[in-house]
Amino acid sequence: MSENIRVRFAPSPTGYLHVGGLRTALFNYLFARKNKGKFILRIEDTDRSRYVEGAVENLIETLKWVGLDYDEGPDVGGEFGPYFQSQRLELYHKYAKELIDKGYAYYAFDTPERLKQLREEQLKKKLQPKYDKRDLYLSKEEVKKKLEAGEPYVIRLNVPPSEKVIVTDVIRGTVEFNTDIIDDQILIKSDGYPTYHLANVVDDHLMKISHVIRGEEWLPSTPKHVLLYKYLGWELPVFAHLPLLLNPDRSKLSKRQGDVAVEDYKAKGYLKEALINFVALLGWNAGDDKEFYLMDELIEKFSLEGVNKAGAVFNIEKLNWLNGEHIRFKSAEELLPLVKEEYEKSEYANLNLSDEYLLKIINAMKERVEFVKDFIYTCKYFYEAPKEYDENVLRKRWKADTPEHLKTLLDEFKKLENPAKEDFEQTLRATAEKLGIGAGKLIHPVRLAVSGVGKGPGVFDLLYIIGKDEVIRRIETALEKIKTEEN
RNA sequence: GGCGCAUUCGUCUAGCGGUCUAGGACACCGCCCUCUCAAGGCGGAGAUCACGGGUUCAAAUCCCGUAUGCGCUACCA
Repeated sequence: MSENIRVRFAPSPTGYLHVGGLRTALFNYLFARKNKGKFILRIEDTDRSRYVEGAVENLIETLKWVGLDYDEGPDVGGEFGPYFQSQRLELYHKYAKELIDKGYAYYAFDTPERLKQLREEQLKKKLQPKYDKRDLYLSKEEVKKKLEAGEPYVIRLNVPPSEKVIVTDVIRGTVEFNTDIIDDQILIKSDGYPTYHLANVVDDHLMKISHVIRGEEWLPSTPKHVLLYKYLGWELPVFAHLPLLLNPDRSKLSKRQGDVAVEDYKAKGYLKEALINFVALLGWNAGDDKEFYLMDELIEKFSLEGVNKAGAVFNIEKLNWLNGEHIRFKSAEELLPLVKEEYEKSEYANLNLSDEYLLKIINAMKERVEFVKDFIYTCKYFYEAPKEYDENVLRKRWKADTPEHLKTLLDEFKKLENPAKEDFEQTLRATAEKLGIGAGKLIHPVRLAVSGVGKGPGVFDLLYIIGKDEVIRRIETALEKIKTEEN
């Protein structure tokens, strides 16, 4: 492996960062960090019709959010800039011209109509649709005349017939293509912008990219790139084509079948750690059974050799599990800012709850949540008194003698002063003993009365967190409400 | 249609010629723990390694073919 490892993530600013893009970016990032190389962000904005306002900012923001910091890029600069392809137009024209001079490319003046017609005819004859090289045979004078007349033109690659092009890929080995099936690819469009193929090759060379790590959808066009490198007299980078991310029905991951934008996952409450962890495991494995990874460990373990060849279905269930795992891995203090953010967006924001209170909730709920949001919506009883009582639990746990038992307990609770968790427990157990009943006969009704539901943290934690006064209030209202409902 | 890539439990995967009567994880089921729900622990079910031929003393692992899936086939990336 060469000493100067330089890789790049080169998205088009067409909207948001796709999870497939995230995976590609991540693998580039991991490879760079692992090998002490450079990770570069380059914006491939050569299709003006697909350009979306604000997409670049959005891309950068989400990349920052997940922690994929790049060494060179549009907003951080670098010695190989500019990092927007739209600002590098002269460069592409320079090399396109060089190719023309060498006979590897040529001007073409076809109208879109002719091209369309040509295609249809070829399709009808069941031929491979490709340009017929009509304008390759224009004389220099004719070309000059048309150019001077201001006729719209494109520049096409002059692909030679019946040659073999070998693509060497670290993940897939050697792939052979015959040039007969390769079209005379347009290099420069009639609007003066380059196509991906030219821009990509020129920039990768100029930016000294050592490894091209990108999605598998690029494999079929790699022979064109190889030709370009050859004609320009440039050294080939190492290619690595990553397996695709798939929908559950095994088609290429797309919207329609679930969320596809990284920002959607962020909005849904996924931790960046979980997303990174999950996406890293889609098509890569260290060769062992480890599944829980932090970024540093990924960097340490990553290698292109560990990348799979087959596409991977994006399995949301596993992401969910990993999200829970990462929540559990974090301390309550680390979780606090995340929970606060959710809390402040919630209907309970005006409660002015203290950090201490939130911390208690976090500790009580950490083992039972999958999302940060769950710290609020899965345990609303920490924020408000129950509005209703779960009927199934009611039926199962609220017996005829329950109100009486609860009243006794209530009296005991009222005597408590500044009770700790242990005080609640002691009191409840002692009361149960006094009444000659199992502690469960009190525990379950108390939980129901205080939380309205039959699940959650241990009751004594619950009571302690909610606090004596509120506990008493809630038990009293439960006694009232449930009695009246029974009658 | 053409070209290319891929194919191990439902899903993500381990496996790189003998240790595989194929291992782990998610999801599912059961048990334990227990005041509930989780978490955790233990166990279960789940893959004739797509199929068919070879090569070899020996193949999930190498080769060929078939099937299926997917990708590409644009003045999109």
